[in-house]
Amino acid sequence: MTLMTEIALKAPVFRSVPEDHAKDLLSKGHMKEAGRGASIHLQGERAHSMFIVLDGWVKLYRMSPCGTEAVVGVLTKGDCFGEAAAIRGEVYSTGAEAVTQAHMLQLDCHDLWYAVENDVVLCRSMLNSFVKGNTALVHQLEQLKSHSGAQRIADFLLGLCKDEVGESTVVLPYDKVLIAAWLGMKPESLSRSFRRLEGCGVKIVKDRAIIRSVERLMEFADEDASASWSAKACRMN
Amino acid sequence: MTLMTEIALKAPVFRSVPEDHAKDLLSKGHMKEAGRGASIHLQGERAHSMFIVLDGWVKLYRMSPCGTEAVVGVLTKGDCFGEAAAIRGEVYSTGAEAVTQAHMLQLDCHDLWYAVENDVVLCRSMLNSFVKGNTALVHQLEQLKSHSGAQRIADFLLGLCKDEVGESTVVLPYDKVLIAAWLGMKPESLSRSFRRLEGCGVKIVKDRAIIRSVERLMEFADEDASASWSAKACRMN
DNA sequence: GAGGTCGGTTGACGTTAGTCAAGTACATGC
DNA sequence: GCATGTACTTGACTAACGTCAACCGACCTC
Repeated sequence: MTLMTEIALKAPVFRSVPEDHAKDLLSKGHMKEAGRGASIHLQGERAHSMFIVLDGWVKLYRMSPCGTEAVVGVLTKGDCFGEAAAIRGEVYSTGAEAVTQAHMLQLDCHDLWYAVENDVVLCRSMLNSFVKGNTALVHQLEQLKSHSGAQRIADFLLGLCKDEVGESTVVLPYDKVLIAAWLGMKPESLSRSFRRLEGCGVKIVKDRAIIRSVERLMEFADEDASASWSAKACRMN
Repeated sequence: MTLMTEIALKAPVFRSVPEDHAKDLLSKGHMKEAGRGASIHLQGERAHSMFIVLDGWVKLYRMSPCGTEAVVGVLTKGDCFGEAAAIRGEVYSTGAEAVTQAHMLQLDCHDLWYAVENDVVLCRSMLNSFVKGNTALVHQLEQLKSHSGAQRIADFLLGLCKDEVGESTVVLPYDKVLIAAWLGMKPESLSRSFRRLEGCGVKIVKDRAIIRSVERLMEFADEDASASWSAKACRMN
């Protein structure tokens, strides 16, 4: 067994699949490499494969007819993409592009079909994986609909320092242009919102975020969006 | 076979399932009725059932710790909810509430588990259904990230007049407060955005939208968000 | 080392959307 | 009848965010 199937085996998509089932499928896959900025598949292209990211970062985006790009996913090791389209033999509903040098395991959709049709366990496991993806998307929607830019950044940072408490320093995993796009804002707004977070004890130094108090940041991320001014007023007293 | 299983059989979740497979499962379900404003299940509650809407309208929402509500789904006849949580035996990640008098077919999660574990075809069909749900969520994300409020309304209206061309009158399916929440804005903003759409030949009269030209509206919905002023400037010449 | 690009920040300014408050229309209940 | 409540609209004001432009520093190529 190669190193790449080793990594792919641990991917969440196969979480509830016995190892030997998954191995059969993965052994049919092949390695794909993409340099920074390289397109992996286009939006609207007929789906031929699904992919499992082995290392590096990949972004999923939607291109509007007018040419604006909306980033709808930023993936890394263990994440899976293209399955939705591949499994139904449709066109990819998003484009995929490597944002750093990246390696992927590429699985032909025919192999995927065969496996899903003949293996309930695998099918269930993929179902689970979709449920998770769904939940993540709903979380995104909630963030966009009821939180300010600064709050979305706070949520993003909190996601990076999983379960930590008190003081914490996290490394921004990719560049700020992409972070901005992922959070649904412009780089300029991101920059300014970072500034606003300084009021919550967050300092950005190069590609690191130094968080004085995780608890305080959580409080800010969840507080009523229109409460920021009153919190400010409060602090003045 | 009752009328309710008749309707439920046609639900997209069972689209690719032979009728007799689905009937077995559906026969175990029971009817649930909910009055306007009634809660169907709470966010965070342990999942016990999945639901298929038979008639009426149901909204799915996420409640933030601070109390703001984000509507993440508005469902009607044939739509399915609670499956994600029910299938994994988790807690509901959203709340569900009837926005009009509504009837649902309620399926116990144990019956669902049994069916999914033992029926690849059903499992695949649910997989397909999740893929669709995923695509819809991605579409929502794209709208929120790269389109203005007025454009999202345009997209919403276009969804109501499926495939029509030229002039079209559509009925707003639920009240404007909910439309606003669904599109991620406040009722006041919705009201004003409707006004802006008058410039695109859309007139709102009570609960009806009269669209002079579907094509023109599509153009507006897709155009670069920052192009609205130049379009305006253009019209002035 | 000169020139170029790219990522990032900052300032000035305009647009969009949220807030607060008032007011209308249309239900429902007493 | 009148009161109450809810859906919706409008106006005035404010906050949030996008746009445009200038600018800096890092890194590249020639």
